[in-house]
Amino acid sequence: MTETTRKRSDKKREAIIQAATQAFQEFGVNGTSMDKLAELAQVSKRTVYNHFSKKEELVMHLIKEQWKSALVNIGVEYQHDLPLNAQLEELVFQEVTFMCSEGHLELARVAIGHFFYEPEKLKDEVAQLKAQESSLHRWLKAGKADGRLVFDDPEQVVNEIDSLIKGQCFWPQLFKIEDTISEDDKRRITQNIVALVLCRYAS
Amino acid sequence: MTETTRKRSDKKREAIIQAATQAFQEFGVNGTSMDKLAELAQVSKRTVYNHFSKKEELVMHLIKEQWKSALVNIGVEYQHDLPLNAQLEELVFQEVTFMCSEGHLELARVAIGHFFYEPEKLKDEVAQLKAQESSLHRWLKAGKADGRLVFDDPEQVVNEIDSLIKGQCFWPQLFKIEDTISEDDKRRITQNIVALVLCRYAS
DNA sequence: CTCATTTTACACTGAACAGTTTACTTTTCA
DNA sequence: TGAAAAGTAAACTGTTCAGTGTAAAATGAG
Repeated sequence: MTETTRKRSDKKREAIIQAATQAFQEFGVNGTSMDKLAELAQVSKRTVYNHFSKKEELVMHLIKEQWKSALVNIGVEYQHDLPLNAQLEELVFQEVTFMCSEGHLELARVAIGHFFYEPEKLKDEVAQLKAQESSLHRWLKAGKADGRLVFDDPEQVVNEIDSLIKGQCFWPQLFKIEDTISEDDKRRITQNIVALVLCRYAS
Repeated sequence: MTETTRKRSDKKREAIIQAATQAFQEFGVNGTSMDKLAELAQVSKRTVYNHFSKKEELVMHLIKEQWKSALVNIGVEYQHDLPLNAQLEELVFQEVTFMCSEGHLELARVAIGHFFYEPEKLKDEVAQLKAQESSLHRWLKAGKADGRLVFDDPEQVVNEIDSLIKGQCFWPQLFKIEDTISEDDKRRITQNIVALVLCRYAS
């Protein structure tokens, strides 16, 4: 009995999550009432509350879910025998692709909409995001150790690269000031960033 | 009669604007009820409504007010006989200082809080902000015409510089992830940006 | 068919809040 | 002093919304 009943329950749950994801993106968390949400999910309001006892719980579930799934590791290990150019380009391109993906943008919109007036909580969550950025960090330090890159503070270089990526592939899209980026644009932006960085820091 | 009466009225109005500015920053527009606002301004709710017939009107007034006052022109004209380094540093430093000033951050917080779920309207307003960035644009084109800078698209270079500035002096502060930047940091960041850019684009 | 679980419909509570109305007070200045 | 202008306090309307309670209906397993 519990077997297929579970399945029905799970389907409803899935519908709720699905509708919430869409609605929160479109109208914002505060702009989406639980009644509206239930209607969009084709589910009774009471069922929503049976699955998530508070709105807050639903929001947090969504954010962490997406956060987790977004943590597909960006990984390029430093190679002594390959040109810096190609390696860094691959790494930056991965980051660019991730940053401007609709999935990540949607997550970010929900997160920002939710945390905008709760900076302390945001701070905590952002700390986890930082871990994901350390692949670039590792690569830079390896290049420095190998004598092919010259800089004082790797943190600063990461910041610069990160700023260049987000400034062109994340913030404008987040606020829908710019449209989605084409593959060609991604490539072009990546190449410019790599050229800029290596021109300065390659020995 | 109308002379001093105006003064009293203006004082109340000022108190409302003052309280609204603070409250909107701290709790957000939606997080600030008109009752709360009236209390904070030490003014009756009715007085608020005598000055601003709708909440929306108050919000728009605030944003445009601050927008206008923020439009202190950043201007450095290109000089043929001065080193690029010093000129660009001055220009970038001005932008950095503006970007991370509390005044600008507060404006941006209110604006983003208000426009986050109205991207179309945001787009319009942002267009006006772009005009202010053209001083850098002009400087770069002058440098190129003078043969001391080499690049294809000035727009792209502006984007890169802008990304570098905002990524380090605006976004982290906007979300209160990083504290206010010290004068030394501003100088250091400026110098790094200038070095990065000139290393690549100076002939 | 029957029993257990889950979903549904819907009415309800209680709070928050935008905006209004009214009756009253204070300030200013002529 | 007295009339005009501005402000105040507090109750009120109407709406939206989070969250609850409950009885009936749907679903599926044995």
